Amino acid sequence: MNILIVEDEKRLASALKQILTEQKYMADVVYDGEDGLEYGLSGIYDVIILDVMIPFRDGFSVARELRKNKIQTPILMLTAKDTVGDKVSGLDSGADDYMTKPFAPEELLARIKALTRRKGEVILDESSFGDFQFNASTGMLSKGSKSVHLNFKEAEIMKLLIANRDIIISKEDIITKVWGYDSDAGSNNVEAYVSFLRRKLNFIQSTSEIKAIKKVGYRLESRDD
Amino acid sequence: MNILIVEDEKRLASALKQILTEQKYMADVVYDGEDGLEYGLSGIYDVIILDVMIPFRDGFSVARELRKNKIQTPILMLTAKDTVGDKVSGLDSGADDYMTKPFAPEELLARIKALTRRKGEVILDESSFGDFQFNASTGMLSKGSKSVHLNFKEAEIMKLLIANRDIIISKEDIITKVWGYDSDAGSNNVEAYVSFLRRKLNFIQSTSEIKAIKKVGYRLESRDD
DNA sequence: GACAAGCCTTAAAAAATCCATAAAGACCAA
DNA sequence: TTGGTCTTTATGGATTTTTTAAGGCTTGTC
Repeated sequence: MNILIVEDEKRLASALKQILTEQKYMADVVYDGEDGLEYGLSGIYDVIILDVMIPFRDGFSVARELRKNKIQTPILMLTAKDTVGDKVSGLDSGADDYMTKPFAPEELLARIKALTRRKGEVILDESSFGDFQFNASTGMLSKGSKSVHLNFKEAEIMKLLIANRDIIISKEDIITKVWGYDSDAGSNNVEAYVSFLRRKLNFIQSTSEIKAIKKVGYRLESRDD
Repeated sequence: MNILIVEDEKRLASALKQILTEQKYMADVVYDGEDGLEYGLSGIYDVIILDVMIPFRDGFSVARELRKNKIQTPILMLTAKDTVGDKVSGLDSGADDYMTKPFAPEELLARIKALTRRKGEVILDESSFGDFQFNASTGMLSKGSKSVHLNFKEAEIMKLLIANRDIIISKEDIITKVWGYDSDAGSNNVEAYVSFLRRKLNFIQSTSEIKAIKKVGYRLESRDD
């Protein structure tokens, strides 16, 4: 899966690239609209992430030009928080989806997944670990007849823990993935949420546990050693 | 079911095609009036979606010419919002229905369904969920002897909720499907309608409820736990 | 044992989200 | 135009989520 990133803010661009390559996407980065258009016209990409405010040629223009040239690659448009009107212009100019900065990596990945999902394909976001199940789309954590609802951030963290199964995930990772690349959440935020999750795992009487590894991070473990 | 789309705005044309193919319709697209006429004359289509403002030969003319050649295929005419007078000309020229741009996908599908419904054919767009029934064609929501009428938007939202049964549907989704892809309706609009629906569900004494999942969306649930 | 560092839990404050309702506006038919 | 219905917008309050902060616990070191 090839993704083109058109973003002039170096810091954000490289963060994006990192998020994507971590998920095994191939990502190319260009820093202005002219290059974005040229690369996009090649037609080799599966998704184009396109910032609106970029040098030489803005994102709307790039999108329009691509569509004019019959390039149907899904476009995910990035814009600053407050420019709500951009949404309309964005979709009008041919973008398929639209995301305001700043955003959490998880959201980015979800949107890319949605854009590349074939129509009609049904996805069940149900996973199980150890002795419990977690349904990511409803946020329900359950074991047997017991179940609890996880709120948004709890669910995000649980997803990460399950996705990373028996490997250790650092607090830093959790922060950047759940709170976003430029959030100012600290390690205590993660600790608090881990605590909430433990209480809920406990409530459903799961024997699995979120283990802390000092100075390294957390790991979800099932107790069948 | 074969549908012909005659629309020169590439983006809209492909959006239309996508909406239709998602519903298992076969859709062909042509980009001007000449082609539209030629394809339409083949008589193989069950519906023709015809934009008024298209190159070479406008929609009215295409419609008239088709009718002159005894082609009875139902025609759904598309025109821009403000040209209200077109409605008359459209129906005069032989169109069967008429829709202003922009429109919500749900509306398009409803109109096509209406056009392809054979006269006298009785359709029961009746669905039930939990302890109540909803008749999508009359907009009647009922349980036992109690019933209320749902107005257009209430009905659209109810349809979505029922169609999505126990899965969560996001406000964004509801907005794009009910208000249209470039509307500027906000989450408050959805909230207001959900509130209306709850009141009506309550009025007919249904025990089903529309549950909100914070930061995620809504889900219709029947209370039989 | 005393200390420090990192982690845990909890309560409470702050913020975000959702709710119901009212009021204003738009639309349509008579 | 007027009255009625449908839709949008605004508001304050209720609820839930998220953040913050403080003190306690555990582990490792001296």
